[in-house]
Amino acid sequence: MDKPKVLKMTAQRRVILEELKKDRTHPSADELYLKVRRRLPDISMATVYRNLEILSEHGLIRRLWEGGGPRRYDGVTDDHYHVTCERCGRIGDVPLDAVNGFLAKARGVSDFDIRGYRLEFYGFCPSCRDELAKDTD
Amino acid sequence: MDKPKVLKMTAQRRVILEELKKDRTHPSADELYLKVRRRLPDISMATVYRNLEILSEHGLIRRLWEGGGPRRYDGVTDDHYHVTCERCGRIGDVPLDAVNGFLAKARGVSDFDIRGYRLEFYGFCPSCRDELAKDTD
DNA sequence: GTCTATGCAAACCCTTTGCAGCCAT
DNA sequence: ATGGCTGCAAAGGGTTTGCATAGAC
Repeated sequence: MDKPKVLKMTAQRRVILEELKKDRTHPSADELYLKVRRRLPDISMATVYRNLEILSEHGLIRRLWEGGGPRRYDGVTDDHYHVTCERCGRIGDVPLDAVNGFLAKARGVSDFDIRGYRLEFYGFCPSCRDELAKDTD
Repeated sequence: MDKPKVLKMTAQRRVILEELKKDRTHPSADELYLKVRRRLPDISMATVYRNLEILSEHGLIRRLWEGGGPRRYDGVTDDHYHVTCERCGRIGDVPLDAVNGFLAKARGVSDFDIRGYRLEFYGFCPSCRDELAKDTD
């Protein structure tokens, strides 16, 4: 959670990184743990989680689909997108028409049968933007 | 989980739907529960969850950011997108260049300070596509 | 009457955290 | 030597489920 200044390269960290780098299946922490444990039988799940967090904070790996909190619901079913405030979590509407063009492009470069997409924006809501501006004064 | 044929309109379901429809904050199940409970003090959390699931299956409400399972990680940090198989959960790469154009558009219609977006595709992976084709024979 | 919906509580999955000792730098 | 790292076990948040009963159709 609190990012340390130096990254110590322990055996656990190195193996986690190596196994993830050579894995092309986008594994979950759990799946990766199973693979890593073949090389380091005593490693704990907590270490895997901690390292995945630290390594992605440092940009050495990528974490897919952020969005840990609770799921949210919308009573409005019309087509529109959402913005999430990175500071307070508030969600706003983005009343854009469906964006197209990249569905066709995506189909061209994937062997999946692509049926749709999910798009969401992130940034700061008006009041958090103001708060943050104050801090930089 | 097993979608029933008929939707019975119980008091609980009606109130959940009404409260969500008039709420513009994209509430979580928990937040909605608090509001609903003002009108139906004996309703249980499980009912709220079950109805949110059923109502979104029926298209009466929308569930934001699907993606319940575990978080997944990618050892490749180059810019690219992902497809999720809706049947088996497998994840593939979509080696598209960053799509732009809609960031500017989104900024034009939102009062948020939009800093970025997340885009992911969904559909069926090659083997699930084949399996599904078999079923329709 | 039938079949779906409910409340309750327990189970569940995934992830994070406190702690005491360990180890890379 | 010091600060980051580890394993363990326990706690945490959010969501789902089994069961018996109630209620909509």
